[in-house]
Amino acid sequence: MAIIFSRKCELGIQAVLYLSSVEGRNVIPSEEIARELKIPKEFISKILQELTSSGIVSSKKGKMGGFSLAKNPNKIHLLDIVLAIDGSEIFSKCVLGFPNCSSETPCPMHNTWSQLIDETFKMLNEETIDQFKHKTLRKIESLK
Amino acid sequence: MAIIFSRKCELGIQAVLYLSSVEGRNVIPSEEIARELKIPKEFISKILQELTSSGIVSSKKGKMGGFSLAKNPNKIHLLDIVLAIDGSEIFSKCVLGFPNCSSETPCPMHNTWSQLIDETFKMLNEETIDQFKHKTLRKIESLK
DNA sequence: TATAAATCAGATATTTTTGTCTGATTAAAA
DNA sequence: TTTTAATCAGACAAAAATATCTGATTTATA
Ligand code: SF4
Ligand code: SF4
Repeated sequence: MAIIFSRKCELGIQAVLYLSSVEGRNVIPSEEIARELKIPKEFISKILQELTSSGIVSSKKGKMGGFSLAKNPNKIHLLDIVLAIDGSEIFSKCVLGFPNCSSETPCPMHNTWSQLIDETFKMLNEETIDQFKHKTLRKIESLK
Repeated sequence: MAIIFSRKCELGIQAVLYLSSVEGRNVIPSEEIARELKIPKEFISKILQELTSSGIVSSKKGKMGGFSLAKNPNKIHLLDIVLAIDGSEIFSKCVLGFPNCSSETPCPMHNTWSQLIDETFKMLNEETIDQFKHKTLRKIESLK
């Protein structure tokens, strides 16, 4: 179903982008995130809990509680979210699923694929979520 | 678990590569493919059945039966196998899982991602499996 | 023609991923 | 201090993907 990120990771990125796109507010309740992104509240809470424990998001309990970014958006890379949720496997595993990969016996697709995944890595590692604010807002607007 | 292709697709590609790498033999029983690739016989049969019905592989029933390529290996593109098993979704879906994609409201990752997936498509569409023979043989050797 | 060795089809089982529920805890505000 | 609105933690449920099994069918060959 999902292309390259797990569904949890897709939604985690969406939620973090949402958090980065709302300005001048302390914390955002998961209910609002769920409503805006059109996904179940319970699921996005679960995912944001994971991101909280890995230090990307911070949470405030109790009434008037909710989630917010744990750091400045220009310090949060897309890669951080991917690693926190899906781990680093996609960057090292064989695209054809062969076991015991070694570069001495590269499988047929190795060269092209490793180049592509390297570029993906670079992009995720360079882009910070503050660069996305404007586009995120338009995207969320279009969901309505 | 799998990166971008489903496990079935990974194994389908492996099996087709194996078929292309054995020379001068009519048909290969699934038992041999399973043994060489170290995967369950029943699973690879199932997958090869799918590839048979989509015309990439052909099968011969009965004693001395087995599977073989349905066409000349220089006519079989990696893309054929991917489309037959996983379909074309990966080439069109949003990498962040947003619904109702439209290029008027591209999501933040769109530009970079669409470039990468285009390159992947091109590669899968250009490379034919006969180009892989030598490397495939070495890879299979290394599994032993 | 009988036997053996293979695919084929479809049902079933297992595992993983995705999603939901429940109850405890926390904290703001009445 | 009580009520209310939120996260949190972990169990649970459902769905999808992956894998296995069983029996029917097919075909080569003795
Ligand atoms: S060399 Fe081949 S088997 Fe190893 S990681 Fe690369 S693509 Fe996979
Ligand atoms: S524009 Fe955004 S939402 Fe649409 S396909 Fe591209 S990445 Fe996905």
